[in-house]
Amino acid sequence: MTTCLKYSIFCNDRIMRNEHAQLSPISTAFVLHWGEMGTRWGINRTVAQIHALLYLSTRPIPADEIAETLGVARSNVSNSLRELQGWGIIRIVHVLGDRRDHFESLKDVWEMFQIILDERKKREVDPTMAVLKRLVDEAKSAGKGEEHTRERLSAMLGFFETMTGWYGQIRRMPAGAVVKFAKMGDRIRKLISTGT
Amino acid sequence: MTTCLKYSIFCNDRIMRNEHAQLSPISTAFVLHWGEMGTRWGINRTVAQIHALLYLSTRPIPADEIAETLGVARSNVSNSLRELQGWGIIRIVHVLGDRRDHFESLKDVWEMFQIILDERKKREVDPTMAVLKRLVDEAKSAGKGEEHTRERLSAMLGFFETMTGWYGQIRRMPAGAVVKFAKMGDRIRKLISTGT
DNA sequence: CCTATGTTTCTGTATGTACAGAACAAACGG
DNA sequence: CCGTTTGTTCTGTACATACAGAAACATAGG
Repeated sequence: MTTCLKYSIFCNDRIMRNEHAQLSPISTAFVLHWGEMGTRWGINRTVAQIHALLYLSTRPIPADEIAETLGVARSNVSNSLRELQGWGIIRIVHVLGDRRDHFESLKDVWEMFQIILDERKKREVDPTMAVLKRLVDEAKSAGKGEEHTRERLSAMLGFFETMTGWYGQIRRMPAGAVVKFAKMGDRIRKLISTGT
Repeated sequence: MTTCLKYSIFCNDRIMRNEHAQLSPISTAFVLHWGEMGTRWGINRTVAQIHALLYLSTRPIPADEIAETLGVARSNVSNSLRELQGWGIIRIVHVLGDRRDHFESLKDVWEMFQIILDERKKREVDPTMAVLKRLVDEAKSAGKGEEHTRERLSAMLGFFETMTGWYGQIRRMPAGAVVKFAKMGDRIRKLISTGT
């Protein structure tokens, strides 16, 4: 596998391409599933696939290789990488003797999901709470005609406030503590049923 | 406002329509925002809007009135209502002297979100975990070539297992306990740092 | 059994987004 | 500097899905 081949005109040949960027069946299965999963949670399929690929990779990968491996356009990869960098779960690294940007994913699952949750909170939950606050205020001013609306929106707002407050508690715990906590449900329940 | 008007040819007139199905500005704002929010989390806009509408409503609403109010096709409403019933967060009720099905939403926010989380877990997280389990097994069989892949997938699976186990603990708590818990983060942290 | 009323299913259209490919820009090496 | 490699932006197309409207279907009353 020589470098000259890699950039030769034969790169367009599928067989040649596969020689350079083949995924194992297991990795392929994960990449595809992760892509599907992404779409169901409002994340672009290619973005999720790239993330999966980098997560499984033993080494940083340059953009063109990602494009080859996943069989998508180079431009698509470029945009998706920017998106992932925006989320903060992948980053650029450089490899000696290679001008190209290489990309690697965070490897710590807990850290990764914490970042994702933080981001989604910031982008979606916080604005929702802001809207709810505003509407509750407006409903108060509007008086009796909006009394019921105010009550419903307050309930919703209260829910979000509790949930985000709670999430705030958890995300300040060290990662190990969360795991511990998950294993001692009964004692927690007891504490709560007696405590203030 | 007579019944004959409601089903008269004037129903097509926007002014007439509004007379029957007008939302307050506050309610409108919430319905629209909820619709946007839905799309970001992989839920159809109309579905989310209908849910918002029913959540704010003081009374059960028939499908055709929903269609009027939101300005969408009757068929669209029909499909969206089926979807929402599939989720289990709205139900059909009947009103005396009216043959039509009326729909009402769950009003308890906690119950509502618990149902939504349960459903999404069942539909998306559980299948993901099944896939991960299978792939981890396959990677074990595959031996050394897939050692790294196995390790990554195991980490991911472990994360999901902890999270779902944890969610299982929480969702068995009475609703009030969760709120309580959110307010006593420090004591919980202490417990965890000393406990088993 | 026919009609009025209501609901679901079917079919084509529209809309938004993802995506490929090309054009462009910048960085680098010779 | 000039050609080549690498990365980004732009433009049109394709695709998936949402949606409207119509037709078909169901049901209850008369």
